[in-house]
Amino acid sequence: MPVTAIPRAERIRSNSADRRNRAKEDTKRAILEAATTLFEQRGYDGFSLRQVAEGIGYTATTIYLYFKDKDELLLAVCAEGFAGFGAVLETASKSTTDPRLRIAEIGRAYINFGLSHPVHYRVMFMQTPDFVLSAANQPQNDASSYQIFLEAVTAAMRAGVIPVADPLETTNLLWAGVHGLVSLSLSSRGVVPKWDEDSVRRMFEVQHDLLERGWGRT
Amino acid sequence: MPVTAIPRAERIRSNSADRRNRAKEDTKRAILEAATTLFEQRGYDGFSLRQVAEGIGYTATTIYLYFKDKDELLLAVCAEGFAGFGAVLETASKSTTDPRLRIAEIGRAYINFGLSHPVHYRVMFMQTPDFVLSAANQPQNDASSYQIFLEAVTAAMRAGVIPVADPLETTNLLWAGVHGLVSLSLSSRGVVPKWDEDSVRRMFEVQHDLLERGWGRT
DNA sequence: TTGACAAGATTAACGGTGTTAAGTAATCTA
DNA sequence: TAGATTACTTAACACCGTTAATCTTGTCAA
Repeated sequence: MPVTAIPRAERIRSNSADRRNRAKEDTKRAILEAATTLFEQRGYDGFSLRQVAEGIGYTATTIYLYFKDKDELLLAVCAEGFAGFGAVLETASKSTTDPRLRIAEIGRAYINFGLSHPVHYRVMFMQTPDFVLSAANQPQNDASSYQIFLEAVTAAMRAGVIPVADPLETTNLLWAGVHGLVSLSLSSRGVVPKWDEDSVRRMFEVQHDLLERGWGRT
Repeated sequence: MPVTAIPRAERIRSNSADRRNRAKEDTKRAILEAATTLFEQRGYDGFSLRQVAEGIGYTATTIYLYFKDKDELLLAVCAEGFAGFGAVLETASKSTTDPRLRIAEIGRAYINFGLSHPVHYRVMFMQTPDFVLSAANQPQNDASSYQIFLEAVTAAMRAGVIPVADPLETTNLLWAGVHGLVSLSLSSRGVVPKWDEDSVRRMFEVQHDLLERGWGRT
């Protein structure tokens, strides 16, 4: 009885199991990509399971083998877009060690992301409450981006460049500032004047400058 | 031939025409009220023509005799809510002659309206771009509330209490400030800390104070 | 090699949506 | 009283998300 006797059968079985798992992940991947494409093109409303499925030659019901329901699929799509969001904010946060400058950089990064990913941004922060909630409850998603904001604020407080106050409320205030600009721009662009990208960026600089002046100059 | 000869037939016809017109406006009114009720209770998503119709003993298709489509009905519902919005802002605007104080009062009124009419606010400023657009194109609706904002800003500039700049951009900036607070509160209340009503009001005061300090003290 | 089994995908169906077209019944006009 | 107009309904279409039952196919043990 050779030493390879036992592994033989096991290896075969394990290989085939692997192959099947890989195949399964592949189609899941395919669904996710088709969903992302459709979502980015047609937006939240024109996004249907039947169309996602048709885009990759499946039936709508097949999706239920890989995702619990429509929301979970949409959430997976957003999670991808959100990974990018967190990364962008973190990069901005690490781009400088100056606490004051860091806040400005995070704000600029936030604005940039929102303006260049309007569809994702809409669903994340504007559509239904459930999505912010679900996203926040998933690790490494929005929670982390809020965390980046929060850490920058507390660091700035420690450094004495912004007044000491409730860090959560100060973070929310900053968040509201950039979110107001981005979301109104997405809603009003083209129908209310001065909501184009350039204006928004300009307004952010003004807003940030006002805040810094309000906090007190060096 | 009495002098009333001619009016006789005309009066009957005119009366019956009047009655019909009145009846027609009544049912339109009824539809609108049923729609408003349903909309406020079930929100944007749980709002269907069939349910609106059933609520007043009609068929869904009847609604099409009074409104072009679902959007137009929803817009009419919002227009009602918006009349209140404009009125509230105008009252706030007229509550003082001090340009500086006026801006603060308008901001507070804005926050109050948003927090106490979450469903309307959502559709107006957060849901689909088309609604802000359509609403803005209707007279006496949102256009006027933006106008109130704008006039307060220009007045403040003339009075020298805020720096002279592009009035539209300055208005947008103020708008973004309050909208950021309101919309994030509506989206995040209960899932992210410090977004309850009291916190929002407190944050607005801080925000406004920061802006005033940034603009420069008297 | 064959037969059982399990997994992936499909078809059929349910109840819901907005919307259009055709039909009905009552009311007004002549 | 005959005809037109008006208010409304019924029937239908094309979607939607979702579930249950069915088919197909590849894998595994005997």
